[in-house]
Amino acid sequence: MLKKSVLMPFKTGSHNHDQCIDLALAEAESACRRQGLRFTRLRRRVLELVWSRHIPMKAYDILDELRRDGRGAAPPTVYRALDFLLDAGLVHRIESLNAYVGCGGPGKPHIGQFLICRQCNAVAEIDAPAIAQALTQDAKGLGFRADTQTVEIKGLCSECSVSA
Amino acid sequence: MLKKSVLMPFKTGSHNHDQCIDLALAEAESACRRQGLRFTRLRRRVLELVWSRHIPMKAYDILDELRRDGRGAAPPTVYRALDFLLDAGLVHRIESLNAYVGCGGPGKPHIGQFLICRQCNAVAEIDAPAIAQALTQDAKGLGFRADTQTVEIKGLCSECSVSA
DNA sequence: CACTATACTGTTATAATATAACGTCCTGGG
DNA sequence: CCCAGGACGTTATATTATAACAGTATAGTG
Repeated sequence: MLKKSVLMPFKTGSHNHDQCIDLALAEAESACRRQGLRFTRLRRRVLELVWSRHIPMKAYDILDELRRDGRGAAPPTVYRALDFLLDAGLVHRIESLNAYVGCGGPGKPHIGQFLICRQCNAVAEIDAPAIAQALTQDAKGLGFRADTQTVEIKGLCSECSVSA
Repeated sequence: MLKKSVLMPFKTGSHNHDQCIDLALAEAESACRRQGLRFTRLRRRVLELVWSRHIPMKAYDILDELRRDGRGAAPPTVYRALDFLLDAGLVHRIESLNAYVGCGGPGKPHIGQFLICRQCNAVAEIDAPAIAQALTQDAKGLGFRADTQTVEIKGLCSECSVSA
């Protein structure tokens, strides 16, 4: 079995989160430059909001924040920015929550798997290529040509396991 | 690697679909009897509609059909029936589509994985315990206690692969 | 520098998905 | 029969997402 890597560990405890955000924004900046994409003020701000905590953010929560910024903002404002960030590989959508998280490994192509804590909502992103390949292979056995995978696991993170 | 089983194969071609539905309803009937659950007229009808084709059905499409039946029906009517069927293990929700499919193996406890054709929307359900276990195990390595998994794979089924 | 094509954003309206809250009715167990 | 709980009807509303079109900014070109 190939080793899995952890693209984004749980970060429920205290850590220098400003640093997380700064790093994510800097990586996004350079990823966009490399790909010739326009990392505008709005997109940057939306990404910053997605990264504001290590939990999935809802589109309308982001919208509320934008409005608090004093910016004229309506649903399309945030959905368009999110679509851009998704296409650019800078955020992931959590289908089972209708919410968005920052990508733990922008630039490095990967098929992420997500662990989501029911209690505190914290999310971790792992990259287990062996699992992704096994799924693709099983699908192939049925004549199915897989192109994308959604893998989301719910449960309790270690911190919440203790207190539960 | 453990062998995967196919709980519900693709059925895009012609087959005796009435038989599919009858079987599903009969299995549901007996599963409910075994568990002391009430398989009412409404719940039976909703399950029949979920099974009406081998593609995921949307809640509001089911609602439209119920209304066509002449029944007084509003969103809670269908969502309550779907919640019952989900709890009873008779249908699955496809998170990435906000839609519902009949369960291919009611009674047998399993963690399903879904293959969804982008072209024709057909769905297959497989049960690959090795994959489910590998995910649970990887999660455990991060101190995460997994309880549910959402695994949905999009791509092209064999029929659509040919014509694409 | 002006021009223009294109991408980005603002704005209004509306579609699609889902739940809250409360009342009535039905059904099974005492 | 009675009644307790579950199932269903009904109205209203919350949540999530997109369509359509107008105005603005920006990069590339001449």
